[in-house]
Amino acid sequence: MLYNTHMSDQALPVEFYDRNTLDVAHSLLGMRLIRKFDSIRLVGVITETEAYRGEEDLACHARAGLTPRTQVMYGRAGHAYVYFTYGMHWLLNVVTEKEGFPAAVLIRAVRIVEGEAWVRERRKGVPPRNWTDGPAKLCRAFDIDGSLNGADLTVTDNGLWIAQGQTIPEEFVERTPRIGINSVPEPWRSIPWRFRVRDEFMV
DNA sequence: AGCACGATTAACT
DNA sequence: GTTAATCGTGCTC
Repeated sequence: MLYNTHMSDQALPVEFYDRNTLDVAHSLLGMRLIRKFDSIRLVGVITETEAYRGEEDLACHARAGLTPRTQVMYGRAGHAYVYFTYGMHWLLNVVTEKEGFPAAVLIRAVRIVEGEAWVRERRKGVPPRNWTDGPAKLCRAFDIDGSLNGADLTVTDNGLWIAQGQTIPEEFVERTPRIGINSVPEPWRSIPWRFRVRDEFMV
């Protein structure tokens, strides 16, 4: 995958996230997830996302309505929804759409383009190919946990944000049903709300 | 208070 | 292909 090192590191504005969740999930492909803490700087190009949209979507946590856990999803677009699952994993989402409407995009995979040395240490023993190819793996690699739940990703102050990246040609974008929701009723189980950059594009 | 289960992962056969 | 790990959340009693 081509990588231009002269792109702006400015955080994407709230207008980017305050749109239909499917559009946000699609256009996040190719954007750069940036993490900064101490003297560490990590950058990963987003290669896989999923949309979770509204209380009607029975795969979305907001199916339970407004609860302590889901309240961030009801909040302002561009904030992080980070939650804990399976007793051991953190997952990163970005809140989308109008305040009051619960929706978010799950960041499922990135490709590391800066900070490889630090990630290699953090993911010691794991082949580079598998460093950040899953939603919990990338949180581990980027040191993302519940302390970032609710953080504003439209500013750089919190050490986690998303910046401009490259456009992925449409022929290299794959759409499939979402992963890991096998007990969810149709049509939600099979609706193609997962977006992925095809392997052929990743050179 | 108790319970079933999960937007996953690594380590198996 | 299968399964254990491990605990917060939301639901039922």
